[in-house]
Amino acid sequence: MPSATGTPAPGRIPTRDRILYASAELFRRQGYAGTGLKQIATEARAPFGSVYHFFPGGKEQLAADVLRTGGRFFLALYEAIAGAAPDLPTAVGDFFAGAAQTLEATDYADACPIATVAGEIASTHELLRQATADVFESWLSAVERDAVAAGVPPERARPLALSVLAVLEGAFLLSRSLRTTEPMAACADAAVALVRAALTEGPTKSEATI
Amino acid sequence: MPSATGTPAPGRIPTRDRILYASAELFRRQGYAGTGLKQIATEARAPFGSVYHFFPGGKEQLAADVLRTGGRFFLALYEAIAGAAPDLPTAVGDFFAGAAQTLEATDYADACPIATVAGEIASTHELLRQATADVFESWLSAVERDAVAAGVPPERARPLALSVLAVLEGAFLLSRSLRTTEPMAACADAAVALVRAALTEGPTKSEATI
DNA sequence: GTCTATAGAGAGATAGAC
DNA sequence: GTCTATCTCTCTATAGAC
Repeated sequence: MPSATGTPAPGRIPTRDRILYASAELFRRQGYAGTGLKQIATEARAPFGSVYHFFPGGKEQLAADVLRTGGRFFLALYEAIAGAAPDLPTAVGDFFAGAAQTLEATDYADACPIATVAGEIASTHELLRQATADVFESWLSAVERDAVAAGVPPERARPLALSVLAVLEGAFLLSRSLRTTEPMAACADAAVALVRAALTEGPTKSEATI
Repeated sequence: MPSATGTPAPGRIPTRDRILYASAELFRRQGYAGTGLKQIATEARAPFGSVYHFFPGGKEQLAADVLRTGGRFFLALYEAIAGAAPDLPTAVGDFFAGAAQTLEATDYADACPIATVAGEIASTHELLRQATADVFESWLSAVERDAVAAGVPPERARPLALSVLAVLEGAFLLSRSLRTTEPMAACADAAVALVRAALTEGPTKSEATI
């Protein structure tokens, strides 16, 4: 997960990537409308013109790329945690624990990479809404796949994935608003309980490893 | 719940209330930064100057009033549904069902009255962040109170309230992004299951009525 | 209280020198 | 590819006539 220390200095990382990184950080903290392209260029230590050089489609194209990039990053983070965990409940619990740590470490700024923008543009920017939907679906597929592999009945896997992701998103929002990890902690237990319930109600395989 | 038909015409409703109502509708759909005061005045059929007449503190004060008003409205909605339901699981299920209906009826525009703004301003506008925190706490208190009354062990009531609210908020976000009520339906079942689990693990009273 | 006009700042976007 | 200057538009906020 990205730290709160800011965007790397130029020279080491290509300009386009610095712009993407700075945009990701600003968009998820301040939202889409609340973040200006000039602020992005400044934060990325890039000349303003480079934004339109690398993203000719302007702010909307930049945001779409940011959403999909952030989505892949978060998915990889989940895969890494799930791959290291002995079973699905542990994986889910570990992911929530990591989320709580990141929230505290970034003063409740870095939560879900796409949620803030997703809520803001869902009814106004169809292109961006579609980007957030694609990202959410990619996450849901991963969890659903792991749930089935862990023994959750296939027809229960998607509702479970939807519920676990929803709890996570809600926990992010509440934790940021209340400025406590209390919601994240309570929701971690709830998410694990939901997974366990889905596993015990109909596990077909004995291998509890994902 | 407000319909999608728009703000009432002037003459019947005081200007200040029309501004509040129009602001609530626009803020929760487009966010705080994405909504302009001119758009609000137009939508409220009020002269632009009236916005500053009734809200001398400008956009931020207006938004704070909108958040608290919307919070009271949503709380009253919950109280009404909970009061009419025979028990807590039914109340929670009914509330989620109503949320799904409203989402469909408003083309996935009207969800939580404060969530969109809450995510956007949590790290940038402390006054508004505090307003959203107060509103969330008022909702949590209500659910916690009903949970204890229904027989949930007191120490488990707040985690339960946090989890149920988080599932609801996450379901709102996912449903708006995916443009389906599928997340809301799956989360309704999950929320009811969480309530049931909390009730069966330690009910002290036999009266399952809230 | 209602309404209009406008100031001043900042936005997104573009042109063009280097 | 980098960087600056600037265009046009919209925003919040204010002043002041009525």
